[in-house]
Amino acid sequence: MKEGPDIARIAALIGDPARANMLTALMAGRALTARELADEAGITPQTGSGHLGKLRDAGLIDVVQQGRHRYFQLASDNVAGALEGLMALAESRGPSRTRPGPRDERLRHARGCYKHLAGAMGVRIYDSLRERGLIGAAGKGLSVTASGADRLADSGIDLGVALKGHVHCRECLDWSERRMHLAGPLGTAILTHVLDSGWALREADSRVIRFTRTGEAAFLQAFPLEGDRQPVGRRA
Amino acid sequence: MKEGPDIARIAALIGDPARANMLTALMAGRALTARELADEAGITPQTGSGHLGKLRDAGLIDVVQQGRHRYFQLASDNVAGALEGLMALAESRGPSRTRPGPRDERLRHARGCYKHLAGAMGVRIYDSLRERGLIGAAGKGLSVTASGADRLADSGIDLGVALKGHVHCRECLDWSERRMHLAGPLGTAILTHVLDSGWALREADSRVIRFTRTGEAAFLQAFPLEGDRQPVGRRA
DNA sequence: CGGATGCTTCGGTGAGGATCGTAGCATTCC
DNA sequence: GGAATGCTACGATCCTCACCGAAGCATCCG
Repeated sequence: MKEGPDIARIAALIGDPARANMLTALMAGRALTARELADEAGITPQTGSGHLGKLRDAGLIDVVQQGRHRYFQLASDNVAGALEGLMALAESRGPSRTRPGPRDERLRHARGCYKHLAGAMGVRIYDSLRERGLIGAAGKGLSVTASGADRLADSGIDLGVALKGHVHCRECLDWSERRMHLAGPLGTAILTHVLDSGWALREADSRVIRFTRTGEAAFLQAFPLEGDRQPVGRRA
Repeated sequence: MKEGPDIARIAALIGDPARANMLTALMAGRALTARELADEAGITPQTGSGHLGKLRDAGLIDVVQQGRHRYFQLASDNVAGALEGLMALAESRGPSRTRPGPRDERLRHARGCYKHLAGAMGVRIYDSLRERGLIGAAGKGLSVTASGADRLADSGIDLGVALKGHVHCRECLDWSERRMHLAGPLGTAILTHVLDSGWALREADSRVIRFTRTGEAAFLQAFPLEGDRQPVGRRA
């Protein structure tokens, strides 16, 4: 009867409110210290330390010691994926405690999800690349196609690391869009490019990623969609 | 600090081993009685009833009263999606308690995920439809394209219900393939077609969906991929 | 070298919840 | 109608685990 992986252990770990708040905070993609995470969860550092230890033992988060600080971050895309899946479910059940406000709108538009981009803009990347055939199914997993590698490199995206492994891209369910967005090495590379180009920047203490006016225009042009009314980019 | 939906409540619900086993059993797509689910979880019917009540209150499962039996099933694709996300994570952490055996191999090949098909064959559907442009991004969500509706109808797939809503398809992270497979009304319609055509049948007490020899051939031809070596179907 | 900061370990307390036995209600079978 | 089956409600027990205070180690600063 016991088929499939041990889901209960992981879910129980995420099921504690304090730990859930910590993990949610880490979804922004930045590494945070033990104290910051404890504050985020509304508990004392002692209690927080215990929680972080359990999360680390389970392999959900990674630790980087730096001087007297210890920085924590999510361990992988899989963790982010599972959290987004739970968010999608929780969002659909009951209107939740937080009614949608202006802050919420911005979260839905663009936010960090571990190391890649999520929200409407994140989904757009995935759709655009897929629609234009720059990424496609290749054996087990999604990969950048030959023409895709050229086009992306032309756009100034550093594919060096992204093309190392066998699987260049992962998919990750987006809780606000209920659609897929791009994760994996390529997703990381693109978010890096977006930030480095000054198209957008991370907001402090939030998952919100704020696009500048010109940055958003450049982004929309770099990742065009068939459905775009105004012909910003040529179609594939 | 409290941004995003209440993830902890849901995760805590899934976090109990008994409830996790119940939900895992329901992932096969069939509706089960209270007793069957209690047996699956290894607890008494009384305890099981309590668990089922909580899952129902939270909106994770639906109940259908039929005579003196009460049949339970997953409430929506969102639930299946969240569970698969957790499975993908649990699978990647630690080799899990169950080492991959022959049964496991068959699970990875084709299995039920709520009302749609998962595993290698499930992913293939998604990739094939996407590659051939039969489904595509349309506003918020994935929709069947005009040509897609024709081609699918020609294949004998009943699109009646699937085309009712605004969003015809959903995506769902596949824990074994680490890729996306097709969920939503279209996913349901396709699995129905696969079973009705006799291409495959559900195994008892398992999520495994077993393809017949001829059924699998027909399936592969109905959902061709660019990467197919032997030209089973014409390419789009 | 003190003193301060960041984090962890240990012990004790308390609450939430999983479990089952008993009992009660609805449905089906004989 | 009476007995058996399927499920749920209630009450008591027990145990896990989150929580914090106190103490112990590391690191950085002056």
